[in-house]
Parts: sequence; C-alpha cells; structure tokens
Amino acid sequence: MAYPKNKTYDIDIEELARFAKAMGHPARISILRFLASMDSCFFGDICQELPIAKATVSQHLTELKNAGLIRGEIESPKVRYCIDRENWDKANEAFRQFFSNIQPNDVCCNPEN
Amino acid sequence: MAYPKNKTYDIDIEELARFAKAMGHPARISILRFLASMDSCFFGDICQELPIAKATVSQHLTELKNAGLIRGEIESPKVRYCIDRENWDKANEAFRQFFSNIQPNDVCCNPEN
DNA sequence: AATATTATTCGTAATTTTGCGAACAACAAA
DNA sequence: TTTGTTGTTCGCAAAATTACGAATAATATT
Repeated sequence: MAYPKNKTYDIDIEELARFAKAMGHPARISILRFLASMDSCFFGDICQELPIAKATVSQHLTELKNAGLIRGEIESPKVRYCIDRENWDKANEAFRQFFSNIQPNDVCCNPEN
Repeated sequence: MAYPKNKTYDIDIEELARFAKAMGHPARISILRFLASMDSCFFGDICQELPIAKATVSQHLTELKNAGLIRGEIESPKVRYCIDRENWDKANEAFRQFFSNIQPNDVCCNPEN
C-alpha cells in the first residue's frame, strides 16, 4: 500500500452509517414507523405491536435513543416515547443527499442502461 | 440470534431494514458513495480508498452485493464494481417514503414544538 | 405497609459481524 | 512454464447483536 491508511472515516459518513445501523433491524423499523404515525405513546403500546419479548423491545428502544431517532420520558409508572423530530429530519436529509449524489443514468455501467 | 422465523414482519419493513443494515457501516457507506460518484471502478480502486485490509473490503463488497446495492463482474484479472441502479432507486424510494410518513410537526410531542 | 403496574436491567446464550493474514484461484505476461 | 497481478476464500479471534426470563426499580393503589 503506497500511502498510510488513516483509520477513521469522515464524520458525515459515520453519522449516516449510525442512522442506517439503527434502522437495520425490522423491529426498529416497526417501532419508528409506529411512533411516526402518532404523536407519542407508551412502552406498552409499542411492545404490543411487536412479536418479541419486552426486554428485547426495551433494548431496541435504547438503541434508537442512542442513535438520536427517538426520545422517552418517564410518566410513572409508564414511559412515553416519541420521534425526535430534529434528528429525524437530519437523518432524512442525510439519506436524501446520499441517494441523490449519484451519476446520471446515461453514464452508468449497468447493462440494461 | 436472528429473530425467530415464526415471528415475522411486513415484507416492506424487512426490505427497508435490509437496505439500512447494508448501509450500517462506514466502510460500506464509503464504498457506495465512491461508486456512486463514478461510472464504475475496480476492486483495487475501492481498496485504496479504505483504511482496512483487502480481505475485509471484499467482505463488505459481498454484503453490498447480497443487499442488491452493487454489482461486480470479472474482467480478469480485475473485478469491476458498480452501483445497481435499479435497487439503488428502490432503496432511495423506500427511505424517502419511510421518512415522509410522519405526523406534521404541530401535533408532535417534542417539547420544542 | 402491602400489593399491583410498568418498564428497565441483569445474567446468560446463540449467532452474527468485523477484522486480519495466509492461502488460494484465475488469468496475463514474460 | 514460470512468474506476477488481482481479488476471493479460509481459518481464526474478538466484539457486537439479538433474544429471553428473572430480578429489580419506581411509582400508584389499596
């Protein structure tokens, strides 16, 4: 290898990968879609929607929280969850830009083009 | 453990999760972005862009191929890779729809709204 | 105080992911 | 035929992911 390899990736690449990773499981997509369809709801409501144990749902919620896509706040003895609008829009924009940054069809190598 | 087979999710949810999972690593985002910026290129060119060993790059390429986002064809002794336009567009549309399916801002629970 | 409700955390297990160097396969060139 | 180039596959290890039941914490209710 001619040049030394830097062991990191650009910050925007890491951010997009982080959002994508958080969305990389059907349970988490289901949770996000469910939450996006309403104002907010409780953990129990989400749990009821999913075919997995509550402990697992809780784990997935933690991952989504860590990625910034959702938020939860205690309303004892329940916990209310909702989409984090700010990061939702940020993720949306990151994906939109990523997918739009492609060479036009007529110069692509694909056989059918 | 993968999610049990008897516990399934909607097909469109699984597809989006599959695309997202493939994009859930900075190396793979880098590869996709690099490929999207040009017509096509060889394995060696991709390898040079990444801070990881060629064996690992090859693995990531296999994952992207399995997800349908890229294609590779042998041009001995090299291998030419390119974006799979059809599935690229499919993924783009899946993400776009996913993110646009959210309640309007004024009915969301977020404090700052 | 005792009990019920709700959701998280703990402990554990199986599987998958990520990574690397070495070995290999396929072909081109000398 | 021998050598060189290119990229994949193999073998292995460490870490992360996914999953569940049990235990726990926090608060409400009786």
